[in-house]
Amino acid sequence: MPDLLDPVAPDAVRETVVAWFDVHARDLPWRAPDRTPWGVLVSEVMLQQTPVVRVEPAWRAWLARWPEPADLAAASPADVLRAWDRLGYPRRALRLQDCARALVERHGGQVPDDEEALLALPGIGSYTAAAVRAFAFGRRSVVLDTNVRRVLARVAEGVALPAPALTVGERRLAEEYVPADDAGAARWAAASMELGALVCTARAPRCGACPVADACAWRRAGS
DNA sequence: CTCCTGGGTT
DNA sequence: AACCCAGGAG
Repeated sequence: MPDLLDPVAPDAVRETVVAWFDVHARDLPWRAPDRTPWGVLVSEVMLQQTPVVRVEPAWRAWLARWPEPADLAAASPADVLRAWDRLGYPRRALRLQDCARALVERHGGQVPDDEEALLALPGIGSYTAAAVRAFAFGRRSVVLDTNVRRVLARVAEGVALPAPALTVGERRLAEEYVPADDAGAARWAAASMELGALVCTARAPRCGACPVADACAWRRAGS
């Protein structure tokens, strides 16, 4: 039985958040069993600054049209831009195509599961590289987006919001929370992100619906 | 580190 | 109409 009163027990927090995720996870197409690494990569790039509701239809159309990196690599930039439609930040669409070309040239049209190789791709930074590894390949990685940062800041550090820039200590804390095994790490990544997106939101957090409210250092400090 | 992006929020 | 955001790039 996990001790939920200990705010710095990563094991207990992890298990509780993952159990919550098992019940409350949104069923998004890029999480479906038939997902592909390319589909996951595309979803992460689209999601970088566009809400889920708008990404979903665009993602379906995109993957139907360009199911493999090679398909996108061969498309005309005008078509790519048109298909990107209202997702915003059109340069990201062009970068995604650059990424597809790089996948064809360097990786035989496949998405690599190696962190270094992923990071070297256009438009893929530390967040997306880690996310693709975890969500596409089920591999262990430290996925640290603003959602996870905020959850950790509150639950573990007792502050409302994380520092403006990622600190060394923050990365180490995040590392402590990631289980040693691949599957566990991937589940924690998805679960902690989902908690940040649905419950532990930046403004108006829904602490009443939070599975780890009792263990949350921020809440215990008087929220 | 700072800058950049355009949609979302206030 | 400012200001914020979130991730990548330089």
